[in-house]
Amino acid sequence: MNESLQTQRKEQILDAALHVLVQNGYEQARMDDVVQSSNLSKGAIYWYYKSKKEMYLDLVNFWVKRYSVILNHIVEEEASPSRQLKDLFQFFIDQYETDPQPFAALTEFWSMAQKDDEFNTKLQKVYTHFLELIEDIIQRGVQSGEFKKLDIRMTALSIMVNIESINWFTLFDTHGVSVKEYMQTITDFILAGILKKH
Amino acid sequence: MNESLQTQRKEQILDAALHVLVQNGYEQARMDDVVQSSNLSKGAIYWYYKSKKEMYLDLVNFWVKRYSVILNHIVEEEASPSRQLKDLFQFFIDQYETDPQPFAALTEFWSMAQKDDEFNTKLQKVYTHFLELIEDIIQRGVQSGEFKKLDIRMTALSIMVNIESINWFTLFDTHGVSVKEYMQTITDFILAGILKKH
DNA sequence: TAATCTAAACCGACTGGTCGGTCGAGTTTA
DNA sequence: TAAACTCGACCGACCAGTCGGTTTAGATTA
Repeated sequence: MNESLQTQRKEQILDAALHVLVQNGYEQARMDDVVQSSNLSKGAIYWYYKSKKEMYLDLVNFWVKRYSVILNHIVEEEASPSRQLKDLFQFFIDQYETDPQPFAALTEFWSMAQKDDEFNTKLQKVYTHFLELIEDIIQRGVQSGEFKKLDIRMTALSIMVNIESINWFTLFDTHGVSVKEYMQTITDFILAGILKKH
Repeated sequence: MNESLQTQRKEQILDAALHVLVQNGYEQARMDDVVQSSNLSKGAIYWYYKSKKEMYLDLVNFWVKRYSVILNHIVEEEASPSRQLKDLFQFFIDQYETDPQPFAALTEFWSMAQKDDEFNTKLQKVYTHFLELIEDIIQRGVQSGEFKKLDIRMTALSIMVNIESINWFTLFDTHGVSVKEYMQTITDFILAGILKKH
């Protein structure tokens, strides 16, 4: 009935699920931990999700939706391709600084994608869409003459991989290099490589 | 006693362990699967390793040792820093084409490093050492004037991350882009960015 | 407007299958 | 002859998912 209660409850569950996932990994993520962390009961969680896997697949959805809104907004605005690329990087820097948890979860999602077809298919779609979004920007940059004549697919792939590599910072000590300065350096470096000089 | 038998047996076990790890991930890697895949018995495996975890920690050692030999050789040879960087990239391309399994295992090792302190410490050391190796190359390139004046740590980190990103190709469809062409493009791109122009 | 009803939402003790690891009694190998 | 195994039964901890029961909020009735 109450639509917003359902949404709120699911968010409550997925919040806990993310937390547990980052700390313990998928296989060691105990439903009882999610129960505890969500302040709900086992029955409540199984009321909303029919299985652990379904819950975690929905966690992917949740974050994809959340990010898509802003990503699409960046592409659709009127700024120059180079500006859009900068905004893209800046968005991820901001997100990381606000809450690095989703980035820490990436490792687990990749691991899941390796073993499980459903997770693989889901993430494949996410990344394909993300790639197309970056390709669009590059494409327009090349056409407008702002960028060099690049292999669009390759360039987009490289940019995506470099953005995703932000997750490195959740895993290991990077000897004093902060995400912010690292990502900003990378941004400049990539832009220097693809902008046409005159 | 027989040193080489022990080494051979461990290799036999670790071979199977890697195989099972890539297919199922650490938590779902069944000791019984390793038994099957190694053509040994459970008793034999527990004769060499006291636990599953110890076995997989040794799997890291095994590959680190194997790679270290060649990596150190690249740094110690007399070639120019830019040549050394190229060799470094080429080495990983070759390794991937010979056998991508160890790269597929990276995802799992990262996942393990996130949850488990022992794995984290071990991998942290590996990557610190790798970073220092790259830093050495950059350092010499800057000093000889071959490279621009770069932030050495940052550049090395970026190079390492880009090399490790080879593992992306074990996870997702990259829309027709092959590891070889991707890595070669990245190599050229990075070199173009750090070489001094005249 | 209080009493009654109903279904969605929620609770938590319990279970059944799984899997690292053990063990003991034997067999092969160098 | 001791180290290096094999074989297979076994155990005990562990945990996803179940299920019978309870609460809650809003609609219906009287």
